Amino acid sequence: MLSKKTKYGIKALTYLARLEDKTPVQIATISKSENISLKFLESILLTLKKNGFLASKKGKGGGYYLLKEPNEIQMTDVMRILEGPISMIPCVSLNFYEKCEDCPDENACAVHKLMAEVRDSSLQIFRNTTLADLCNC
Amino acid sequence: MLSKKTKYGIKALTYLARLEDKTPVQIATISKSENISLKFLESILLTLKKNGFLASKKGKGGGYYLLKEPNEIQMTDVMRILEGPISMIPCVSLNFYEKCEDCPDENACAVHKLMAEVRDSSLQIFRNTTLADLCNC
DNA sequence: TTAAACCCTATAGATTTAGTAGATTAATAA
DNA sequence: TTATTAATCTACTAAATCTATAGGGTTTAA
Repeated sequence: MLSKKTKYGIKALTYLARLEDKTPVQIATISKSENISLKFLESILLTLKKNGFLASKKGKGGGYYLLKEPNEIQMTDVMRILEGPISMIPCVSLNFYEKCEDCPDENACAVHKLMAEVRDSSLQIFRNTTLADLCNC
Repeated sequence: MLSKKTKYGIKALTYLARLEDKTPVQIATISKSENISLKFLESILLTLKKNGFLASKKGKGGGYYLLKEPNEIQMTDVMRILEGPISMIPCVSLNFYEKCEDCPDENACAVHKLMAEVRDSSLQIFRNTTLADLCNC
């Protein structure tokens, strides 16, 4: 299951990407527009900021704004930061690899084989989709 | 993330599918061979039985055995029963559809669009993969 | 009598999804 | 310059749910 964190994060990013100008937008504005719990959104935007997607301005007239161009933001990166591994199982993960304790031989493992295929196809979609692609719905 | 339930379920199914004859296999045998907690495996095999993949024989000399041929067991069915929806989000699920409360228009939703693509590609893999395909690793 | 599946319940731990309270920073009005 | 206000930031807490087992008793068949 996709976490609400990721869902809300993507929604917030597309909200910002759809705007004409790049003046800061308050958390509360996005929160109301997208029906997202304000404090939860706050923490999500913070992690997006820490990972270089967004920047913020404090104080009166402050808010968040996109740092990169929408077509430069790949979904692989967004997913990995908000959701974690693309793979459904650590033993096929490229960025978060971990060996299964119970599995003596990965090459003989049916689950490994199946999940590697799923990872490949998901990865291809996330790589070929940018924030810009998601904006024109 | 793939649950251990699904992982163990698939491993147990492949274990049975790889056998020459169809004599019942005890839970404990599979449990030891695949390093799966016995009681957990018990409940997994039970749900696989209730859903028509396995049959069991009680008492001495009893155990579990495959009901269908491995090439008749699609991964879509196994995944839906053990893991639940193929989709990462209910609003794109074919079998477990649910509307998002926060989302006024699915067609304008970036998350919906992205996750629909992911579902399609995953579904294609699970449909085209049977238990027989996973056995020859 | 024994060995196996079956059934029911409980539970520790992790994760998710927030909520609460206050600190910090910056623009603006007095 | 000072006070006020509006915004982000930080830290702690908490409820709810899910996961992965463990335990113990029941039923069935060789």
